[in-house]
Amino acid sequence: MTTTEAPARALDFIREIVEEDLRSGKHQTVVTRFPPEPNGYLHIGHAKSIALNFGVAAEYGGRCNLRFDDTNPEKEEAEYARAIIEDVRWLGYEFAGGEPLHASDYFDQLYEWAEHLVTRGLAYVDSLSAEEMRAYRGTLTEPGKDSPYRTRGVDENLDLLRRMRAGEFPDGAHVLRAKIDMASPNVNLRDPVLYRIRHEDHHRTGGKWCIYPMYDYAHPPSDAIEHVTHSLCTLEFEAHRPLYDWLIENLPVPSRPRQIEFARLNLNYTVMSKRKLLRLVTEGHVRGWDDPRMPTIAGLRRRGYTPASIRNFAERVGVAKRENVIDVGLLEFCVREDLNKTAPRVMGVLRPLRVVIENYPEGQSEELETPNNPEDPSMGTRRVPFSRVVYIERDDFMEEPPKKFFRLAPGREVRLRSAYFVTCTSVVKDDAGNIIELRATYDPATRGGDAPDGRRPKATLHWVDAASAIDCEVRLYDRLFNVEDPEAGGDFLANLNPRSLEVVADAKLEPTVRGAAPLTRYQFERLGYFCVDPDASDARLVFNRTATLKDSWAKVVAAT
RNA sequence: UGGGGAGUCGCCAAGUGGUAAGGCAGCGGCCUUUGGAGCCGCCAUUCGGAGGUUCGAAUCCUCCCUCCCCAGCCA
Repeated sequence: MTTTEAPARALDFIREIVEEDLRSGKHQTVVTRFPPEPNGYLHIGHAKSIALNFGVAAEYGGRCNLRFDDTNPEKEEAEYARAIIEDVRWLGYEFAGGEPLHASDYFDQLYEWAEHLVTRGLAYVDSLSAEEMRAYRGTLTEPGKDSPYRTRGVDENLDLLRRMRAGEFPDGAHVLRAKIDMASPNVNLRDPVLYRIRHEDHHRTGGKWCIYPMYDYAHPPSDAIEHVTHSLCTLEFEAHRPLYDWLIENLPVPSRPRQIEFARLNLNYTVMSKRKLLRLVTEGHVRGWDDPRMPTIAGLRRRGYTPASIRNFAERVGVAKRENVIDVGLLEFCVREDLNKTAPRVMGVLRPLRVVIENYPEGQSEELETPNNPEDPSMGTRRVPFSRVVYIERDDFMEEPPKKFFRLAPGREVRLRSAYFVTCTSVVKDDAGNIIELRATYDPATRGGDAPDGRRPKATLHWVDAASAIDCEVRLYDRLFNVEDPEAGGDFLANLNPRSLEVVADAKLEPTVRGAAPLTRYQFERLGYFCVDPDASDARLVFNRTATLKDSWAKVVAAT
């Protein structure tokens, strides 16, 4: 028997490097790390990095650490750290050791190595003010000049550094700087700051420290301590790599990690920077970090996205060094793809229109069997009640249908899914001329949805039995911004989509969904995928629309 | 106008001197008890531009153009 091998997905440049390092024996195993700063929630862009780091480790039998980059006590909070851990786990990744690591765990070692640099004459305490330092740094086209404190002796530097640590100086009085080259064309090498004084409690080390290492200083040795082999980060750190290597070179670290940069993920119709997401939250443009319109992992989770769909998305967008803006449509495709296979189907009507089936006996009702998922017979069937009055979607009826409208219209017969064929006999209107009810007849011979004579209606409608329907709230979401690039015009808030949330207060659902737990996902047939919101209570169900189903009729309408 | 990156279909992305993968989107068709899903087909004579090397170039060389990042005691 011959098997046709599907062509293997080409390796991205990072996996190529990893494979080569393994093949050449440079490394026996691969170690990566995902290093979030706990100053905000994780978003879909982080998901790409998470999938890359944890994915590479898993694929090559290595490990990946979750390490908090908590070197700046000003903006970091334990609450964010908690949420990040939850999100990484929810995505389906297990970090090495089962517990997160922290750059702050290395503060003692980092400080010791700072003294090491001072001792070798590779770092000095500078006492310039921030403004002076900026002036001395030069510009992109002009070299900087040496600080007058650059020539301090080792002993004085050591003394000053120790006193900085001891808390003898106020914030900003001194900094520890690497002594590299003030004339370097790479401004990151113009004696970068290693430590700054910050009299502030840290969310983990409390009041132990009043000097904190900068990211540039903390990251390389932290990677080395963990024996990270491939330190994957985004493109903006590319110019920092010489500094990364300088530190690895000049510190007595136990391993030599390599930094590799890749392009971060951008999505259209949304913003991705933590600063902007924070503003959306604090200024009340959304209900929180987990608002279903947010591109955060928490938001996507509440929206109804599955971990698998997000992992899949990350895989499809690929990894390269090219700046990119992914179409949010790809993300939506990924959830639909997953949910189509896994979400049980159910019938619900968002904008109910009463239909009275006049030849169906009053007081009678029955249960009809219908598949839970036509894609997967193993998901079984369920029974839904049916009786004389049902609700259909208002959009599924037109009094004067255009040619391509196949749904219900006066005199026309359609199929009610898994139930009967019904024919609209008349339209009931209120004094203002609004359609308030339809009258219809049904064909008892079509029970279950098939006609003995083989006739086939052009349309099948979803419906809900009025007598047993449960009322619920449904939140319909649209993109948060109404332009592809919200940051383009300067004020991204000006591009907020005022209709990003529409609340349907009185949707009707088949009774089988009663009591569904938060985050339970369904496909409402012909409408889309919906997920129970945590706001739901026993008294009232609340659903979020995760994604619509593709709607070719809507396309016809839009085209005209 | 310093340094560092990147330019292949509307959006991603393979391709590593031998004659442009794939996915999303789009467009046709088939099928259908979801106008869903599924299935089939179409969708770059051309790789930022111009020269050059070569039997042969998206891949090599030269020049040019465009975009992104760096001057936080942020990460």
